[in-house]
Amino acid sequence: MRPNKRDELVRKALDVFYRNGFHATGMDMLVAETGVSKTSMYKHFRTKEELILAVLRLRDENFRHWLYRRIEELSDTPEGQLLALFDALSDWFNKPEFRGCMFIKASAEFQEVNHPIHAQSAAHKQILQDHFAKLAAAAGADQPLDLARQLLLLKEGAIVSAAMARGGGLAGDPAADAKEAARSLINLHIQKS
Amino acid sequence: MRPNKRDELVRKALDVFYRNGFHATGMDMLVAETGVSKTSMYKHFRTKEELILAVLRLRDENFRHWLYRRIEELSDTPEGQLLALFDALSDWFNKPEFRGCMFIKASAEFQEVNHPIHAQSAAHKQILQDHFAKLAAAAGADQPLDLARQLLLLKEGAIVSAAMARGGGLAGDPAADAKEAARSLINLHIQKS
DNA sequence: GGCTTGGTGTACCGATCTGTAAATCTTGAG
DNA sequence: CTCAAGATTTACAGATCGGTACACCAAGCC
Repeated sequence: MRPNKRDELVRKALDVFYRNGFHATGMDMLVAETGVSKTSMYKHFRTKEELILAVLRLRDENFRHWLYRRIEELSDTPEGQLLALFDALSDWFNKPEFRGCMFIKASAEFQEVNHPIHAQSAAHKQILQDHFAKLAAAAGADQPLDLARQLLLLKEGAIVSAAMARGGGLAGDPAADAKEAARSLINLHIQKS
Repeated sequence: MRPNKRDELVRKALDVFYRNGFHATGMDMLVAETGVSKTSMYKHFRTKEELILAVLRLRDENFRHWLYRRIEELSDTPEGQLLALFDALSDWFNKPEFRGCMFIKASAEFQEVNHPIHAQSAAHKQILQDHFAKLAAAAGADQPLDLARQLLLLKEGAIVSAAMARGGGLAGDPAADAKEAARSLINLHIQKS
């Protein structure tokens, strides 16, 4: 039961859950995909819910760190980074494995507000909001929190639209649309010197 | 097998699916909630998927007609109606039975692009986009389709955020935030005479 | 009455669900 | 080597999954 074994199980389970959904993925499928046996799986995770929570923790880390690094690569000013969020989203949407936001899907499948999976998904969004509020403040926005919330609405909307239009649906490019809207909102909220 | 019986089954199934999710709701639960027997259920709907598609058709009708009527109640100008979209959303979010957007959840649980349920969910969003593009054109927007897409990004984002923050989460009021952003975008896209 | 016809309910199918008991294998200490 | 301790496997339990075979029953026609 060395800890890296557990981490490896979480990594592989993340892929399967992300592709297949949570309720639609049985422990048997996870066991088959990870190569480990069912009893071992249940030694590492007492229940399926515990495994899902571990997967969401890993996803939160991976996604936030990827996003933060990406927007810092794309711009070195707070204002530019706020806008670069939507370029990062565009990169993500164009990856072949893109299947929407894992936290939106998790909270959609576990809707009860008090359910740990729902709560953990909401926490991820809260952390992102705090981060972008800080960026907005550093960029000199008059109402940093309002701007951050508006930009995150655009982000969630773009993710949902991109996931639905996957495979070249009729709609346009959600990341580009969101970036255009974001540019307008940022210009309105940030006084230029 | 009179047709109103089928409609009644669809209505009741809609409630259960909306509260419980699609994969998490078994036919046994639907049979128990509707009072009808399993064989009768399968006489009306050959498979669970067919029932879900019927539910989504009803939801599309109900939701769009409710939304269109509501924004026409709230304003009698195209521009005002575009903004009233977010007041209508606010009404919806504050209903106790609000559980997010059924089509977002359906497409999240049935992710394959070619899956009928996914396709039908995407079609609903497309119809809404067309409707709001017409409103934007009537309001004199310079790029009606771009404005409609941006507003719908805000709408999807607000729905997802409201569903996650249900029960008074930490975040603010998604409908109000979206309305504020929408007002800015509308003003930028519509030249005042 | 007899008899068909079509909707209904009971009881069930094989598959799959989450989770577990007991047997087996691996490994490190002496 | 022996042997204990922990990790892993096989095999399975009880429930539930989507879906169905078949008996039943009421209504209309004769």
